[in-house]
Formats: sequence, structure tokens, C-alpha cells
Amino acid sequence: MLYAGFMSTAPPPSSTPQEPFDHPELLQLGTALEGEEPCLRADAARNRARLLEAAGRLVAERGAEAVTMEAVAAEACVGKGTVFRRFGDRTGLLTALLDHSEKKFQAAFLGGPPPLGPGAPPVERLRAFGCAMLRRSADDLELQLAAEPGAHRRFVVPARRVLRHHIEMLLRQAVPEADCDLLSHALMGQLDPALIHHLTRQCQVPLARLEAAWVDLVDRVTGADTACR
Amino acid sequence: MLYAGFMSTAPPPSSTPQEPFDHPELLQLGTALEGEEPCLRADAARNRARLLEAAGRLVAERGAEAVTMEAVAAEACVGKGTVFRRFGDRTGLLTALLDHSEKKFQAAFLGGPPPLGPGAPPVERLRAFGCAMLRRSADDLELQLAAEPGAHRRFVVPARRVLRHHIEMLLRQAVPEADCDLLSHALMGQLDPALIHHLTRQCQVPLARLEAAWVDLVDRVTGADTACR
DNA sequence: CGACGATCCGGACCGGAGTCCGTTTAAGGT
DNA sequence: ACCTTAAACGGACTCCGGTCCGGATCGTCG
Repeated sequence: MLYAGFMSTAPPPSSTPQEPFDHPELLQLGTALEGEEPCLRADAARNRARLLEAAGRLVAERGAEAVTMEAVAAEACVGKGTVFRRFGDRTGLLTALLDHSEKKFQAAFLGGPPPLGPGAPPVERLRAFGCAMLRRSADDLELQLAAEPGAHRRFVVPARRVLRHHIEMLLRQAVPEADCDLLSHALMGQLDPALIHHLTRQCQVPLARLEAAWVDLVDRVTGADTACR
Repeated sequence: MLYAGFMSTAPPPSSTPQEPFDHPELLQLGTALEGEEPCLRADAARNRARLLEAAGRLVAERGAEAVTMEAVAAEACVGKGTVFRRFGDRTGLLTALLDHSEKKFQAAFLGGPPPLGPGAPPVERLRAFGCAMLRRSADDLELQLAAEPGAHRRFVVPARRVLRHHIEMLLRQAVPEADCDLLSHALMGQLDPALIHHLTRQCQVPLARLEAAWVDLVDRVTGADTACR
């Protein structure tokens, strides 16, 4: 299940010495394909395989939360340091475990048959994409969650609930025929502090543009303003 | 800055003995107000204040990442256990720090003057709400981020970038006039694994409904299908 | 084949989150 | 004022993620 093909998943963590990290964090979607593998030394490759297998075994037998770096190392009969060198951190390891299904999915929407792949009109592809992703997530949900620290809590934080409820209430008034409960989540997504931070600080997007995008989103969702577009 | 009013923020963590946690994780929005405070013992209240003050000082002087439970405890001349008993965990402490501005914001959109507060038509309130939230976030971004473990990474994970880029590309074809870069984030929000987990596992929402909501969202955003609504 | 340099290995080590439990103290009843 | 008890306290302890570095291995080149 290892290596090559489409986009791999691990983050670009690592230290200054720029280890030959095994997941080339690629780019340029659409063109796809990219067989880059730094080609590990024999022992390194062997250990990498062992580690993934061990991790998979742990997940299967005792759930994702049993996947502790030490436990994986022990299960694979390997030193703890090796796990970190290979995968960067816990997230990297879990992510690598998801790599296979990830790449299958990417292949499906980048080059598979319509309506998911190219060939269908964009709106239909969008519809198909979401549904496919929803179904895919249903499977390895546990892993996906485990790979993202503090993910369970995110939707339980009272403060956030209040904000979402408010959006939901306003939506109910504006578009009573819609599934406002779920719709509100999409709007919340646009206001996520982490997103704001990413866009304003890391991507230099000016606040004004964010506001404009929000207003546009609201108008689209509620069908307001520019009436029919 | 302590206590009472609108909704407080801390999660419902704590252990089985059900400590009289200071943030009553309330409910019933719209009705607002709720002066519930378990009324801590004198020493407890004193220490709580000390801790918040100490934490605030640490944030101000050395940034949010210096807010370590031990450091806060030391700064407040209090035992480490006390910090945990009072705030549950690090997230709870940071959240409590945000409580003040949080409540001010809640007050503004629950009962303040239009267009944020009641009185304006719902669509306008929605627009105002998002803009207000964007501006508010710009301030205590650092704290908000720190309060949510692993928040920085979320938008850097390569796998997620690929998915978003795909959505963005399809959007560009479907609604070339929109700010598809930003718009794609809203759609991604609806497909967030953590959200899927929350809805399907904790809220028992059937997958079919999620799919329907997605399709509806796509149609609204692209203006497709039901044409003008 | 032997030696050399680059790469990898492993486990000791560190710091911080969260738990536990014996001790102390506030508050209310007598 | 004193006694009782529920609550709060504090710091030692565990567990885990992540770092570091001396030593073992691999692969290559002469």
C-alpha cells in the first residue's frame, strides 16, 4: 500500500536538516501523478512498512486512541525515535495510515469516470464530490478524527454552539424551506477562527475581502440581493 | 470580569463527581440571561480570580503558548491541581479567558441594536453577524487559536488542500464571477470529518440527510437547479 | 574486499497535560 | 466558641509526545 501516485498527505513538518521525508507534499492538482519517492535506505523502508503494519494492527485491535507512538514502536520492534524520524509526529503517522484510501479517492475525482471525474458539468461534479466524500468519511472516521487533535470537542464547545444557533435561527427566518440546521454549519465554516487566522495571517488576505466573501455567501445561500443570478 | 450573563463558554468536561463547574454550559438562546453561579467557596473564588489574572498576565507578557498549566499555577501562587479543578483543562482555562469578549459579542447580536441585534431583516442580520465576527476574531485570534489544539495545522494538511482546490476549481467553472477561493472554504466546512462525526454519531443525523443538505448547498451557492427561489 | 561517509537506529531524556489522594480550610449548625 | 463535613488545596506521580546524540548500518567506491 506504500508510495507514489497522486498527492500524498503528510505535512511538511520535520526539522531544519530537511530529512528526506517520505511524503513529498505536492502541488499542482489536475496534472496529477508524481512518482517521487526519496527511495529510502533498505532498513528504513523495512521499518517504515513494519511501523505502518503495526499501527494498522493497533487500530484494528484496540482502536485509534491506542495508537501511541511508543506502542507502535514496541509493536514494530523498533525504537521510538524511528517512528518520529519517519512520520514526523503522531498526526503524520495517522495520516500515512489514511494515505491509501486518500489516494484512491483522489484518483476517483481527478481522473475517474463521471460524474465524479471529468466529463460531467461542474455543478454535477460538485454534488457528486460531496456525496462521495460523505460516504468515504463514514468509513475511516475514527482515524480521521484521531489524526486531528481536539477534533471531537470542536462542535461541543458551548460558545460555538451559541453562534451556530444564532445563524440557524436567522436562516430559518430567511429560508424557511431549507435544512437550516445543517446549512448553518457551512456558514460557520466560513467564520472559523482557524480559517480566519490562516487566511489573514498566512495568506495575507485582507479583512475586507473576507467580509465581501461572507456577504456574497449569505446572499447566495438565502437567494437575496442580486435575485436570480 | 467574572461570572454570570448570557452564555458562558467552558465545555462540560470534568469527572464523574460533577464538580460545581463555574461555567454553566447553558442553552436556550434567545431568552438569554441566566445568573447561575454555583457560588464558589471564598477561597475558591479568590483563587479563580488569581488564576485568570495570572493567565492574562502570561498571555500579555509572553504570548499564549507560554500559558502552561504549571506556569499559571506558579504565577498565581497556587497548586497545579487547583487550576485543573477550576477549569478542567488547558482549553477550559483559555476559553475562560475569552469569556468576557465572548459575552459582549453575544450581547450585541442577541439584544443589541440592529442590524446586528433584533429589528433588522434576517438576511441583513446575517450579513452583519459575519462581518462583526470577522472583526472580533481579528483581535483575540491568538487566544482563540491556542484554545483549540492543532488549529494551525488544519488548513495546511496537504490532503485537505487537494480537496479544497478541487472544489475551488469546480466552483470557478460553475460561478466564475464569485470569489471561489474563499467560497470553497464554506463548502469544505460542510464536509469536515469532525462535523460528519458529530452529526452522524452524536446527533444521529442519517447520511441521506447530509447528502441532501450538501446538494442543496451546492445548488444554492451555484444558483443551479431550482433556478430562482 | 575493505574502508569510508552518509544515513539510520534506539532509547535516554525532557517538558507539559492530566490524575490522585492525603491534608487543610471554609461555612453552617449547636 | 466549637465541631463536623463537604469542599478545596497542592504537589507528587503517570503518561505521552517530541528531542537528542552516540553508536550501528547501509551502500558505494577504490
